[in-house]
Amino acid sequence: MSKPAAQQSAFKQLFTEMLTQGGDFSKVNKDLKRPLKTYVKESYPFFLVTDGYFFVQAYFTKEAVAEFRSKFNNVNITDLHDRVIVLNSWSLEIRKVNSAETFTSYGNLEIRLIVNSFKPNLNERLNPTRYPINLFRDDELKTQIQQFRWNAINAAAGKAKSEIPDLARVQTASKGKVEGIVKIGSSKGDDFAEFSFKEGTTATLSLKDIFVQEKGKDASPAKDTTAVPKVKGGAKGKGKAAQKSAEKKAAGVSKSAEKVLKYTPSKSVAKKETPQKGAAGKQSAKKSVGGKKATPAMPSPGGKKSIKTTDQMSMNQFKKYLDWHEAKKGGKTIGKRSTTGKASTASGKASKRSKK
Amino acid sequence: MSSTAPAAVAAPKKARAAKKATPSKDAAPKAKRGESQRYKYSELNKASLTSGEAQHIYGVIIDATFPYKTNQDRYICSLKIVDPSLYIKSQKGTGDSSDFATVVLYAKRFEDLPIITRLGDIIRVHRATLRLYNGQRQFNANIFYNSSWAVFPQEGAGHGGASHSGKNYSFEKSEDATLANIRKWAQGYFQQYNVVSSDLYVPLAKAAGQKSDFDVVAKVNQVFELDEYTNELRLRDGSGAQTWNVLALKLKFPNVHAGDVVRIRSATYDETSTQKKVLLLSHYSNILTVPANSKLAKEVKAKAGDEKLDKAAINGVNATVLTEVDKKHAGLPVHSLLDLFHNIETDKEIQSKDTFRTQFYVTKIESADVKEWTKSYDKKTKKGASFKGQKGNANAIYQVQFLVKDVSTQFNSNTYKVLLYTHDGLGANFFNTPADNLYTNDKAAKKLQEYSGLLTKFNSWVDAVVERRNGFYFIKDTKIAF
DNA sequence: GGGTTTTGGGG
Repeated sequence: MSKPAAQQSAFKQLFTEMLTQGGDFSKVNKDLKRPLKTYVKESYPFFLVTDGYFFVQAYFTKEAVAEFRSKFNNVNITDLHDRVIVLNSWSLEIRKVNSAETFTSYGNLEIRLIVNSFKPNLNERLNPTRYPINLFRDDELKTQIQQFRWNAINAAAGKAKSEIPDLARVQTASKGKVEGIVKIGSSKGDDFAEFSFKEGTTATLSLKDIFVQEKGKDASPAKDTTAVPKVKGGAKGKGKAAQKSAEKKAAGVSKSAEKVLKYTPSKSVAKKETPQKGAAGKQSAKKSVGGKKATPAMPSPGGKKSIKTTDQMSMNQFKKYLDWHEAKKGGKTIGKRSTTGKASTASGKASKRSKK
Repeated sequence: MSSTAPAAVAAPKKARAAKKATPSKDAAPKAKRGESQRYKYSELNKASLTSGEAQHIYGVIIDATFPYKTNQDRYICSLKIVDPSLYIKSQKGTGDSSDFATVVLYAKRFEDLPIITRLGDIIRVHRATLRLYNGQRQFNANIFYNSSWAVFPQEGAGHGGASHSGKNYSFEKSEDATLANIRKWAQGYFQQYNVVSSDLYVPLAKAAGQKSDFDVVAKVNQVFELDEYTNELRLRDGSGAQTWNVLALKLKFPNVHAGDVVRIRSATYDETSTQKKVLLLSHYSNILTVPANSKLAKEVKAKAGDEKLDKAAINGVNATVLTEVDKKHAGLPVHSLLDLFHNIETDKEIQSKDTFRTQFYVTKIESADVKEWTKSYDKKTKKGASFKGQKGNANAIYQVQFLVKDVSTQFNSNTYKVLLYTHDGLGANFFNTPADNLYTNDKAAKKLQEYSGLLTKFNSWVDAVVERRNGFYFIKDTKIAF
């Protein structure tokens, strides 16, 4: 009758299993925990990675950032948009959040992708995929989260004590009062909170802080998009433990299992040198060197608007500004940290994708 | 809630403080004093392709994107329009198909573009420039500069129901006839032609094979409230047995109703949905209602059919409504549990009513023992007695309590009592079997046991009419649909 | 222009 229908999206499969396993990452199938090769759809003010179908937010631990800084000193995390990164050590955890404020959540639950260790694949280009959409707006994932909530509510309701009003009672006038509100669970507030899963507590760096580290305090759109922390993500023992075990598991993996690629439709298996259509287009538009002077007409983004400060740029303009700025400087593939200012790369020639 | 003139075009959102409103430059062309007609409207197929002059047009809308953002300061709305001079093209072999002109409206703000909700509405554009684009006549209008638009509902007379860009809307006397004529033509056109020929959309049965986005024409069999922001539309077009799901934001598509035939401008097949069939929308996607009395709507409705409720399909994958409400309550407004149990404390409107339509799911049914769902009721003493150990079924009634919850109360820690007490006859047919001694009537007990199981499953929903009596809500005129 | 923003559940 019904076909197995394998899930093509690595994220959806992972997040779904996280839910069906009651929010316990240790119960998620080990085969799914290999390194993830992802495309960075956006790197600021939200760091969004995709698996070719969906985007989710990536949360970096300070260890992840520290390691990245030491190994890729010339690359800014917040400049990683449009690049490929490999998440070598990661885990998932569920957080109670306010979904009215966190768009990467649903039903006041967010499944976070915690990154403990990652690296950029600076010269890798992925083939075009469908336009990535928010996994938390997916019909089936929403349903899965509803089920997760339902399980908890159902359990609590089962334990709730309520009386069936007798037949005489319901025929007695009730001075305008409405009858029938039955509280379930023992939570203090009004919100239902009788969940059995253990909420994640892994501390991660806010992207804004990372941005400021890289660009300096007044670089411009230093927005703090950290999802209005209800409960500050304090580093707790449990979080560390989970983190460590995750690291251990991934430690021995040297063959860089390409989880995402496994799910890439055969026709569009990532080929290392094949430029992405869209990306190629963008590049050429930007690249078009007039061919006269050494540092000739590389049109500054923003065009006629003549932007002088970055203060009121839109994110889009800002991204272009950064790209253009880097290209003009030459060499640096991705923005260099403003603090550590040695723009090596002697050539000074108009940019090319630097080799890693 | 009245069903008078269908709101053809959603009223434009109130201008926000941010960007300056479009300069109102709809002051008519310098009309010579005494000249009665300042705008001359060109027929779509006769408008000049060479003059380069701005032209004014009227057209019947047969397709439109939702106004969408393309960059920091640009929004676009693209539409297809027809008129008596341009509506059909003969094709060898495949027969005739729709012909049309396209209109591309450019604006600085979302609010300056029209939101098209129905096929057949009329659009008027001032100061558009015509050119050939991909062999199509394309009218371009810079609303951010000096072009303007006005949209008139197909239903109705005069220009009273118009929505328009800018602040200097004008409507000349001579336009009464222009508008009336094109409306009349559209009326006949929609009744005699399909308007959107089959080359302009894809049958749902072929959706999975599409490589990129496509359009759909289908019947909305159900509008299910998935959450506070979202409706899940269930679509069928008769091309296959499947029912397709589309998530549609309530705010973006407030006028989609069950039974409607709609045209979806741009959807994609979702390869990642493995449990159910899903189509994805984009920010530029639009859902347009096809006039119910049109040839196309009638044909699609006839083909689509209804999906029958199948017990085996109550598996949690698709939210399923297990009940049906008596047709006499078709017009009864829906109220959430929040209204029924909380807002009623302060809302006079709700206080003044006692009968409501509402949807919920059941977290628990009491009594836990199905055999105790019925009692022998003594009218005099107003007491019910268990049938346990009793013979016969004297004065049997149902006395069942549902502890329920819904979308509006999904986050709180409450559950709400909704009663199925049939002592006064309310809800007597809910379970499709008369109240009886369930200690002796095994068949009925078994049936109720099955209902109990299905009602309390994840994603099982009850659509019911409830009446408030003495502060309690009682189910009535509702029954399980299988 | 048959399209891809952020307002990041109208855009």
